[in-house]
Amino acid sequence: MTSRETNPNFMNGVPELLILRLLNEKEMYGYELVQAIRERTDAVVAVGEGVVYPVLHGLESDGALKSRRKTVNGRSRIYYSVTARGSRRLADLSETWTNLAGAIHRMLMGGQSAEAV
Amino acid sequence: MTSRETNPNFMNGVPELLILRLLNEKEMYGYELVQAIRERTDAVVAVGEGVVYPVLHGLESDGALKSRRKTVNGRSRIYYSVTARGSRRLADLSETWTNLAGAIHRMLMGGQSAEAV
DNA sequence: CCACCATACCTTGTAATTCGATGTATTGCA
DNA sequence: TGCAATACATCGAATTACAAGGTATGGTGG
Repeated sequence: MTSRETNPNFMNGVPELLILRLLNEKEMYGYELVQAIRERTDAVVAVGEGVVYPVLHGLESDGALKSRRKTVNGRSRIYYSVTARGSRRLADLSETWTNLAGAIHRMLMGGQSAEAV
Repeated sequence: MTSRETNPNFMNGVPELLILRLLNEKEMYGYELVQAIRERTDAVVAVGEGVVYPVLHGLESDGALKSRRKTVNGRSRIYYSVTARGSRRLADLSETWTNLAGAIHRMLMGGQSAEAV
């Protein structure tokens, strides 16, 4: 059980997904991610620092992210970016999410009649 | 803390949502729900009895569901159907889910460019 | 008649997440 | 000087979902 071998909660991992998605575009630091997620989702998703930092640490120790320190305006920041492994993880989570959202959407919209293929 | 007053996990409650959705069409019993969810989602969502029964009990004690016993072929079943309160809950959860899925979808699809309003 | 599988209900322990609160330290501004 | 924003971090509590197991009945095949 290095990490996520067992069947995880099929719902969770959304913060992880969003973080990977953002970092896949450009390197960012934790505090920035917290605000970016809030802004980009119009506050529909609002994860706190208590969520973001542990996820970042977990992803890094899994080799999905790499980090580098950088001091800007006397502010010490830790910038994260995705590795090849992180890219794969992002693709995986992305697909899983899309399938899940699709299935649920179909159930919510679709009537009780048998679906046409 | 009657039940869900605090800010819950923004992700959870999908089993609850699906169960309410199915029961809103016609009354069903637990065992039937387990199979219906599996079939209707092509096994993308596969909740077990250990998930369904506690949710049913919780919803009933919250007044969102009502139940009646019925014996069919010597099989004793407990059929559940949604109350007015359950209908409201379904509408709420439905909207919350739609917002959430929409926000995430936008993040997954949308590029880094500033979104046009 | 017995064994077995499907039906039908239920509970318990465990694992994984997420959340809120809190703590530290620095910078800039009033 | 004091306060807000920045930037990192961790802890405890709560919620949830899951797997596994437990009970009981009915039908079917040997």
